[in-house]
Amino acid sequence: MAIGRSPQSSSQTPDQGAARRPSRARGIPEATVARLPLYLRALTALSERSVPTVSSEELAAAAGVNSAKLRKDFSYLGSYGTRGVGYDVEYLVYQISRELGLTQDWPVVIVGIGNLGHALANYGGFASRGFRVAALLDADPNVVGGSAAGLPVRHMDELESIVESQHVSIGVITTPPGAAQQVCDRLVEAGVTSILNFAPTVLTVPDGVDVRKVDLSIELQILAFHEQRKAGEEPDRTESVLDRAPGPVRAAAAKLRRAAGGNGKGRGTAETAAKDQAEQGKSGKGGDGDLPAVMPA
Amino acid sequence: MAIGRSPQSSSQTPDQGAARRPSRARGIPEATVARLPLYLRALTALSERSVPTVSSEELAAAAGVNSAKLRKDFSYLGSYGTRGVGYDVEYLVYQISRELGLTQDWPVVIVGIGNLGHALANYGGFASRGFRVAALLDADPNVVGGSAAGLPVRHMDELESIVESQHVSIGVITTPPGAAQQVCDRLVEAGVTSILNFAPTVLTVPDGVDVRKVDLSIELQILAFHEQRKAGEEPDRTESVLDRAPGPVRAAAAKLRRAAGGNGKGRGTAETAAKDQAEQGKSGKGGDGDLPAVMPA
DNA sequence: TAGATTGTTAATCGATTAACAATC
DNA sequence: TAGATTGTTAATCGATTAACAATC
Repeated sequence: MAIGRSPQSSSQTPDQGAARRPSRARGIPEATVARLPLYLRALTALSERSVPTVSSEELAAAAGVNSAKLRKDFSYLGSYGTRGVGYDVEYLVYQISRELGLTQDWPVVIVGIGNLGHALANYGGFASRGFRVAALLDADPNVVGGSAAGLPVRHMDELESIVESQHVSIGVITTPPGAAQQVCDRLVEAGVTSILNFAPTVLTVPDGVDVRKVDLSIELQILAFHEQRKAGEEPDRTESVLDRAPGPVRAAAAKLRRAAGGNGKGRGTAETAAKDQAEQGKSGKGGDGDLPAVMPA
Repeated sequence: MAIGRSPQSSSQTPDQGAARRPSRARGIPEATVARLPLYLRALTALSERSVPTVSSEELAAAAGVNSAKLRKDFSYLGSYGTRGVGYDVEYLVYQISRELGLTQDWPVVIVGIGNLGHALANYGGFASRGFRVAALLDADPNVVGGSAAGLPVRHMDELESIVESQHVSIGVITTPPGAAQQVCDRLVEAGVTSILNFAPTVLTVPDGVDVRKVDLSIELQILAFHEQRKAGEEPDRTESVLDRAPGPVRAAAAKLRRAAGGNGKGRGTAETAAKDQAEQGKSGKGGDGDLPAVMPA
């Protein structure tokens, strides 16, 4: 049975869709896995303040989620709480860390050492979570030989030997999009089985390789969508009857529009502070902060 | 009716959970909104190659999603295809751009100009999507006066005047976590209603303000979870009968473990290349690349 | 007309949530 | 014991997907 190639095993980012791989590994839902890091961060903060126990209500508030959801999430891990009392902070930190695989050492290579590669190399949240930067790699001779976060930037030629000798199983791609697939192929060939992709490209990988994607521009676009809704009902609405006309007519209309000037970009609407409290249903995301800075300010 | 404060209006990141705000704005599901940028990117790439039409099957492959899902997603926007033919690329680019609000200009401020702030300022994907960096702000006198991406770094003191005079409604926070809430408060007070948060903190905002969160460390943790599963059934399993013992006993056991050495960190398991093809269900995420590089390599 | 492909339906699946019995 | 809080159930909701009638 040949190793099939499939576009993207997993995914991430914005809301980033929802249910992916069943993650039957002991049956923990993917949505729960994605929240474990949030709980862990909140718990670590409590631990540092020497708080001994915490209730689901308190912890849920700190992590920005609903307490029923938190209890349900924890129930997949086991019965780690005490009725009438709550959860032992240290114990839960340990259990979640173990579940996430953070009680072991994960050497990571970062490929593409531009600003973002630098930012990631300096990101304190890595080391504190069991991740260790095994190497920084770049193809540009002007970058190779330099350093970031105290580590030397090495040439792409060393990729295979580093991955193999250091047993690297996680690779981070921060190259331009044109280089990403090629870098990905080399990482996979060398033995990497998990990839965090910052390049705006869909990566194709063999079965058994996980890809997660972070796309900065997508996040902003999703914000823009909601922002647009706040500022009145689409004030720059350019729609015309043509938009509902039969295909060929519409297509011609679209071409006319484009020929007439870009993609209809207009001023306006950033009438900021549209303070209408859109009664959008809330729902938490995010975690509580104990991690080192993303980067020095 | 006072403006209530609620933790995080929206969210993002890992898989980042799933259904959030109903986004009843014309009834487009949040999961669909999150995929529109992916389709847009794939379509833009086709447009640049002057491809006139595309079928749902082709476009879905390029965007890394299932074609039924894509057609369902498009059905929320309207009937923009032609049966037996497919979709007109230019027309669809226009419609999705309009739906996302990208046919207007969105001035953005970036607060916290470290490596990540620099990376974002240089991120080409912004300008090409209707986003314009109105200002770069930092609190550090050593950073203020410098420049990034050809723009001067200005002092935090100017935040309010810039937001107001330039009608900025979107703010990006790339500060250390300790400063994030304070920066967020000032942005909101000045009139910003959408925030993209890179600091590992849960931000509290009033109703009507959207927050999306990108957490680099969370992505890696989710990868580690799956990576751990690949390398055999939890090889460094430290669990003992104590883990199922009653609360107080377990708590004591946890403390013993911690006292005995960190959080149980162990070597091993990065037995890389665990080439078992875990038969995980696939599901696409990510988009096709036409965006400028995340950063220069 | 015949072939192709959309748009929609309906079934399925997974995630969220309130509520409450179990139990500390 | 009384109060508190977990862990689980069951209902609800939203997202995914295959299948196919509509229609170009």
